[in-house]
Amino acid sequence: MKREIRNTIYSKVCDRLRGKIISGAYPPGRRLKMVDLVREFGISAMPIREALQQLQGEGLVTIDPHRGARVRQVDRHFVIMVHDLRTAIECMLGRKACMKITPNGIEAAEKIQRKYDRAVEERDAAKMVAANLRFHELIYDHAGNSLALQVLKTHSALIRGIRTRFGYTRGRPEQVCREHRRIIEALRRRDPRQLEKALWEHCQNAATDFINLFEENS
Amino acid sequence: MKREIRNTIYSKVCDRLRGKIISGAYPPGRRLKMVDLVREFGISAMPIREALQQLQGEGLVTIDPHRGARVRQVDRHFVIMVHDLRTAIECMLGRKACMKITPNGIEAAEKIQRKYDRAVEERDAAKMVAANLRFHELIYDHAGNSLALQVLKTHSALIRGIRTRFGYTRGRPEQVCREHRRIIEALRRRDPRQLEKALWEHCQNAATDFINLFEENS
DNA sequence: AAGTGGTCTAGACCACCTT
DNA sequence: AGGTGGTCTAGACCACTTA
Repeated sequence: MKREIRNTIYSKVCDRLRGKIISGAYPPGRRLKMVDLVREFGISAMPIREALQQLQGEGLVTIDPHRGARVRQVDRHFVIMVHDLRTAIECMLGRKACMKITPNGIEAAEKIQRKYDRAVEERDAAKMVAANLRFHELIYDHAGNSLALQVLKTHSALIRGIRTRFGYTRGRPEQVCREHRRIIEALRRRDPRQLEKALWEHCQNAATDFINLFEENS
Repeated sequence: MKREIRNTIYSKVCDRLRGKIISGAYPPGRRLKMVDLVREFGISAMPIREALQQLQGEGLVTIDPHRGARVRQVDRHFVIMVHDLRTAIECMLGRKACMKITPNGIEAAEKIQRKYDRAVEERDAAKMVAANLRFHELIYDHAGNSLALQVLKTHSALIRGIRTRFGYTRGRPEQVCREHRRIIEALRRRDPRQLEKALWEHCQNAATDFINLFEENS
């Protein structure tokens, strides 16, 4: 058997499963049976169990004892819960980041936003989602709260995966550009209140947009 | 060996380890070696690994591949991160709960608060922490966001365990009573803004108090 | 009452740190 | 190079669901 140096097998399985879940190859609600996974990966059951446990911790998978694992089911209520959680955390991180972010950081945010602009012109939804992710993470990185940032990432992954597949509703990308510019403006002025307001509305609009998209495609 | 019906072994191990970590029997930073745990529980390694993975997902334990597990290290920075995360989530949950909580729910909150009052009179820190937990959870249960509630619980457990052991600084319990009454008052008026403000200050004061306590005892 | 499929054990294996 | 200690495999085991 091929020997992998460095990493453990279960972390590789974890990465591959995570990728398949987020990409939609394993869609929400899909059963993840040991037998199938054992065959697919050509390894024994235990490292797969480890990986599933890990993914359960990340919120991507649910495990019922003695009954097996599934990709987390995504329904309207779950979507709302995630967005409300995200809104709360993003506003807090934004407020913290506002006073700490460097001029270089703000510059970098603008640069990413220009990438988003280009993605909108090219109507490339996947590229928009990627640029959007980097835009927000860049700002929140300056908040100095790696714990909250991790919670945010963890509980956004599934939603972001679906977003990549579904894209945006009509006119939403242009609206996102305006909202991002408002966020940058607030950062420039070092105005936490204005930033929090801009982020709050940005999150609310994202939620509304996503729910519409989700209902259409269900 | 005694056969346990219903639950799995790893979930039992998980519960016992969680209890030991929160109670301080296994203090922050303590190594959790497989060999020791295997002997302690009288079972093989795999279910223990499962339990540790689970606890890592709950934030109580950190695992380095090929290097083993430890009880999560708690330092000043971590304490601040947790409190900022809690503040963000609690304020959001409070706002949501405000419009949904039933008169019976508000009644129940008052009842729990009277238990807190009694605990203060008796100077029973453990009882205060327990009543405080129930007070907040009762309110947030009405927010209809089980996801955010779970994140909140998860990332409060370690801190709450330490709080149970350290108690409060002088005068803080009486202050908590006043702050809780303000929260109940806002619920009665169905005033989300006032409630959010009361919760925000309550969380901030709790953070300050805890950090002082933490520095004293370090 | 049988089948399915998750769970546990024992021991081999090997990555990482110390000598 | 040796030791420590986490990781993986194979197969038995048994909880839970079908009929």
